[in-house]
Order: sequence, then C-alpha cells, then structure tokens
Amino acid sequence: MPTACLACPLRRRDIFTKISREEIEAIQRFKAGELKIEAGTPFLMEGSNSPQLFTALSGLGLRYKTLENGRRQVINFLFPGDFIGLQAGLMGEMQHSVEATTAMTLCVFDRSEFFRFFRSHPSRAFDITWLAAVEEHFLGEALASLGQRNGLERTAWALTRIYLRLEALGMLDSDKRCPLPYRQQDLADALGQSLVHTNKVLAKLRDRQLVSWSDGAVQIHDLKGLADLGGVEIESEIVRPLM
Amino acid sequence: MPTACLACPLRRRDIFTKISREEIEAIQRFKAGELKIEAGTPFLMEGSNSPQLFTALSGLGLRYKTLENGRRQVINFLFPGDFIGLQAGLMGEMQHSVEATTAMTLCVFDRSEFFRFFRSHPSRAFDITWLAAVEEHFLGEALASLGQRNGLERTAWALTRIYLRLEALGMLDSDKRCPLPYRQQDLADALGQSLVHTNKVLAKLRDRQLVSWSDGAVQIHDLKGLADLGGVEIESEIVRPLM
DNA sequence: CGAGTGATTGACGCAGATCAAGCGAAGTGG
DNA sequence: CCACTTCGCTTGATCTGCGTCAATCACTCG
Repeated sequence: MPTACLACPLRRRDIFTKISREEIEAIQRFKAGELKIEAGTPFLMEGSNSPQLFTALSGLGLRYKTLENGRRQVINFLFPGDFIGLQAGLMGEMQHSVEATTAMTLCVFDRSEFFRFFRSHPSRAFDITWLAAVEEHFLGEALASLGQRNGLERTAWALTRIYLRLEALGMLDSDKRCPLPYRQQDLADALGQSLVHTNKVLAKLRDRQLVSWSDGAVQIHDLKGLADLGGVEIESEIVRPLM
Repeated sequence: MPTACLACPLRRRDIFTKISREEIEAIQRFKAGELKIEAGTPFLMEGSNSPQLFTALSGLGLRYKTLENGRRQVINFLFPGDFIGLQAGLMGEMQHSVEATTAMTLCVFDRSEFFRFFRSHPSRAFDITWLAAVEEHFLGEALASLGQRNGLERTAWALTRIYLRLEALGMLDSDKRCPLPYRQQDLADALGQSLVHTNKVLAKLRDRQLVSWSDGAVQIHDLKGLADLGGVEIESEIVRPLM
C-alpha cells in the first residue's frame, strides 16, 4: 500500500516548500510506484544508466564514489526527502553509487516520463532545478570543510549539519538525541580522514562535552559550542521542494 | 556591440549541445545585455541577492567561499560557457562569491524573467537543470580529490581537468600549451593545501616532466602520465548545454 | 629607487596517516 | 551451548606529508 503523495508525512515538515493540492496530485500521477530496499543494499551504481529516479521517503543511505586507487569518498548522507538519480536522469549515467544504510522506502519515478513531466509542469521543473541548486550548495560547503578545516572542526561541522537536518525532519528521538546508524568508517570517508583519526576526534568531542555518538545515535550536549567549532550558522535549514 | 547568440563562437564547440535556430533565438530574447568586467573584480558576493544571471562568454574567473576562520575555499574555476548565479536565481541568494581573474565578458539575463522563461521554454528549463547536474558532478569529483588524494595526485588531477576543459574550448595557444592566469595561491585554495606545498608539488610535476606552469601558461609534457597520476579518465569532456 | 606582488626554497614541527593489537557484541555452525 | 569468526570500535606507537615560518629573488609600477 504505497503512500499517497497527498498524505505524505514528509510534506508536513516546514523544511519543504508548500505546494497546492493540484500540484501534489500531479506529482502523484508522475509517481510510478514505491520501492523498499533492505539495509546494506546498493541500489544505484556508478556508471549505471538507471531508468528510474527516486525520492527517499524513509530510511537513511549514502552516496559515494570509488576512486581508481580503491579509496572511497562519501559524497553525502541521504535523508528522507532527498531526490536521487538526477544525474542519470539528465546526463545519462550516474557518476556515483548510492546505497541504503538502513532499510529505505523510495518513491519511484520513471525516467521515460521525466521530460514529459518537466514540460507539462514547469513549476515542478523549477523545483527540480532548485533541488539541484541546493545540492550544489551543500557540496560547496562540504568542499570548503574538507579543504579548509582540521579534523576536529570538520567533524563538528558534519555532526551539526546532520543534526540540524534530522531535527528539521522531526527525526529526533528525544532531547537532542537522534538516530545515526552509520559506521565511523562512513563518516571518515565523508570527511577524507582515516578511521583511526576520526575515532580519536569523536572521543575528543565527547570529552569536551559537545556531542557523543555511539550505538547508532548522536546525543548533542552543546549545540552552540559544536556549531561554533564547526563554523556552522545555526539557522533554520534551507527550505527545499519535495518531489 | 553585443554578440548575437546565433553568432556566438562558443556555440560551435563540440563541448556544447546543439540546439535549433529557433531555440537560440529564444535565448537571445531572454538575454538582457552584455557586461564587461575588469580583471580582479568580484561581481557576485556571498549573501548577495543578485537580480541577474550570467553566462561567461570570455575570460576566466573563480568562485569561492570565505569561511568564518578567514580561510578561502575556491569552489571552482570559471571558464567560458559557464552559467553563473543559479543559486541566487533560485534560492534567493548566493552561497559563494564570484570574481573575474582576467577581464571577462558576460552575457546577462534578468532574474525577473527567469521563471517566465523557464515556463515558456521547457527544453531550456531542462538544459538549466542539466547544467546544475553537471556542476554537481564536478563538485563531487573535487570533493573526492580533496578527500582521497595526496598533494601530488590532487594537483595532477586539477591540472588535467583544467587542461581538458580548455582544450575542449579551443583555448590552447599552441602545442598542448594553454593560458592559465591564476596565481598559485588560487590553486592552493582550490585544493585545500598551502601555497608553499603547492609550489613544491608543482616543482615536482615539472621535474617529472609532466607539466610546467609558469608565466600564466601551462605546458603539458605528458598528458597520459599526468592524467594517470591524477586519476582522470581522458575522454571527451562532458557535453553540456550553453545558455 | 623603494614598495608591492608572486614565485621559490630551506628549516622545523605537528596533525593526522599507518600499523598493530585488543575488545565486546553478534552471528553461525557443529 | 560453546568454539570460532566477523565486524565495528578503541587505543597506543611510530612515521611522514604537509603546514607554518622565514628569507630571498624576480618583476612591475608609481
């Protein structure tokens, strides 16, 4: 029993732009179905020419690239509401792989319908471009973090960003505590630092009473302190469209 | 005397997708004018809410972010054909600054016309999204370079990428030699390494007979060797739309 | 001719990589 | 139910790529 777009629980969140009932119904018509993915399964591969686009409905995942030297760069973490597969949809093939970290539910759109949808729904076309621009913004910020911050700052940056995002999605368990089922290796690969060093930095953040991340959950102790260290402005998350 | 889009010399390059005469004329109507910028002038600032979008016609520039700690991350180098200001056009304000390194000529579009254009020309809307996706792809690649490669590899990566791009734009002076009027500091800020180290790495690349970059021009001595070191596939540059 | 800008080079120290070992929790198979 | 393996986390020891500091050189320009 797939979720009806009109009843989509994500859409109620302030982080997503509000659109009219008719517009939601148009998205519903574009929607080809729903897909459930098991934890640990890669579902888009670099170089693949996927016939589908997705919106994450629930669950967490990650996008990554594997380099010729065997190393892996995690491009970003995937949260509910993220639109996946635009590159394949436009440029023909994926430039990175995507896998589900936890079980995920995906909203599926057919690539073959994509251009038609784009043509008949200019506001949605606008939104998709908007999504791409938001993505570009975050990648730019990540680039700046990798390039210009040290291990401690980088890690603080990543954890605040993730926290703010999960908060905006209403995914906090309780008092500033939220699920974060990734491995330290995933964060290390995202931040371009070794697993060992990442582990030591996390210990330091814990010692400093800023955050602790263990057993698949982060507990923020001092959001302001963490954000300051990571150079993140605590403001409401960027409002973005939801497809 | 602004360039007529139909006569735009860039459009002849294979790196840009071919579109029909009518489509080009539509872009021409969207075009609000042309702007010449002096070398060294910033023309879009982080946080600014620019009423305009641009396409670089000639000259080179760079996009960068300045962090709260005072450090600068160069997001990428700007070449002719690049579309500039999409973030402000969509999300309201720029998330990075843009400046002209050499004198530049820009094609100007009014943001106020943007949505109308998007609506009335779905194929162009599609193209703009495509551009955003291409940008995202390159940022992902840059992220992987900063995160997973060492100084030598990173520098080799950057120089090959730049070379391939300039080649595709027909900007080679002569035998594998092309203008590259940036400072070493700019490259250092793009790669997230210190100026001193960048300088030493450049010396090493020169010693190894791979590339030499001096006096504002790069001379490639061994493209394959350089590309291998930088982990770059030498294939034709991604074909992209030109606005 | 002095001042400013960018490239270059050497000396020194540290952040973070790499290596290695140990630990607890969760399978898994006999 | 107990060996045995696997996986992720943690911690210590050692080594090095790269940052920082500092000085010099070549140019350009007012």
